[in-house]
Amino acid sequence: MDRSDALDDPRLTLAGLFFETHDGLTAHLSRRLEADFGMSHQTFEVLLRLARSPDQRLRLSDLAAQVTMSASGLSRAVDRLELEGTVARVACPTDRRSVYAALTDEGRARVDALLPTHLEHLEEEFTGPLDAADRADLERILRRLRDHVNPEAVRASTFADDAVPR
Amino acid sequence: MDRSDALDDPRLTLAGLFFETHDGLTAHLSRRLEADFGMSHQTFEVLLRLARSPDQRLRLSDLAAQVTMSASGLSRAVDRLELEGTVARVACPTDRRSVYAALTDEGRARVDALLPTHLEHLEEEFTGPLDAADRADLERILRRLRDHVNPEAVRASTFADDAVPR
DNA sequence: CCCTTATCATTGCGTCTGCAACCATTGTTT
DNA sequence: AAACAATGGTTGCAGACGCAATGATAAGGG
Repeated sequence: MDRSDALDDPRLTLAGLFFETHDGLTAHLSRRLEADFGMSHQTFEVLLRLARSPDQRLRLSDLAAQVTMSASGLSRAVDRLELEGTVARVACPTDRRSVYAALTDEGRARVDALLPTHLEHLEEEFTGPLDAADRADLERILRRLRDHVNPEAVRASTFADDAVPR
Repeated sequence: MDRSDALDDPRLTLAGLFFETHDGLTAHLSRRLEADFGMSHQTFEVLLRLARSPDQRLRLSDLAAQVTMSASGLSRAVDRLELEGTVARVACPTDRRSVYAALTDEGRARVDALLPTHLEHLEEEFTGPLDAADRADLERILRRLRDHVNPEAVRASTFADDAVPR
């Protein structure tokens, strides 16, 4: 309580809470994904995005934007998934610079197998302690924040969306 | 829209929104911290925690828990900070296994110098688009989630807290 | 049409991270 | 008090990431 009372700034508190929650959550989820399926959380996010995309495929650069990774990081991630057999690189017919990452049948099966367990984990670690009103508030606020920090994402979007707060 | 409509599960939507927001936010903040001060976001969190702790110091294991890092990761992070001169390792008098990480005067000066700019960034990227009610809702919800995923943190806590939603 | 600029993906390199193994110290059991 | 278990920290190792440089293709301007 000398100089720098800025340490108690409410914005800092809120941000700290946000990061702490995120880190705790991903720690739990990562451990469980790793233990149950030998898969990192990032990898899972990649597969999930592909599963939700039209024709189960996405250009590498778009995928990178959606999961907030660098182009190089994603390229290597796709390398690993390709070795695993869950994703295949497919040439883009209209632009020879671009490459699609496409979910294979095995990849899709993998996601389908993972999902129920993952949803249980989410329920336990994340949505469990929140009632319906909390979840609605959180969704509304996160949408606003997401649109602000990542306006690009709106186009291909998290998905369906337009699920307006109502 | 075949099998696996689980892809549209609202829990998954909410989690996706949460991670996307987090990643976007840290991407922005990291870039700015790196550009303005040559410091990673993790490193900044470490210094911040120390600055807020009694006597500006914390045992390595407690610090690791607070910033959600492994013991090894944190040990090396402290190595780097020690080289930089912002943190010093101090032997714990009551338990010879433990080591304190203590903020040096230079470290404290560094934090004081960083903070105003960082708060501006937070305002721009994070709290800006939220009105007072949103911020209150978000804080309430995050506290509940944080306590759920990281119950340990409550003791030494993010800090002051008891700032009840009111 | 050619030349310049921008975009997409990949690779070399350095850095950060976690896991597991390890050593030192503390607490506990008998 | 001796043996055993638990805790705190550090280090070897390998995995994953981002940045910058590179090569290929596409788009625009004169």
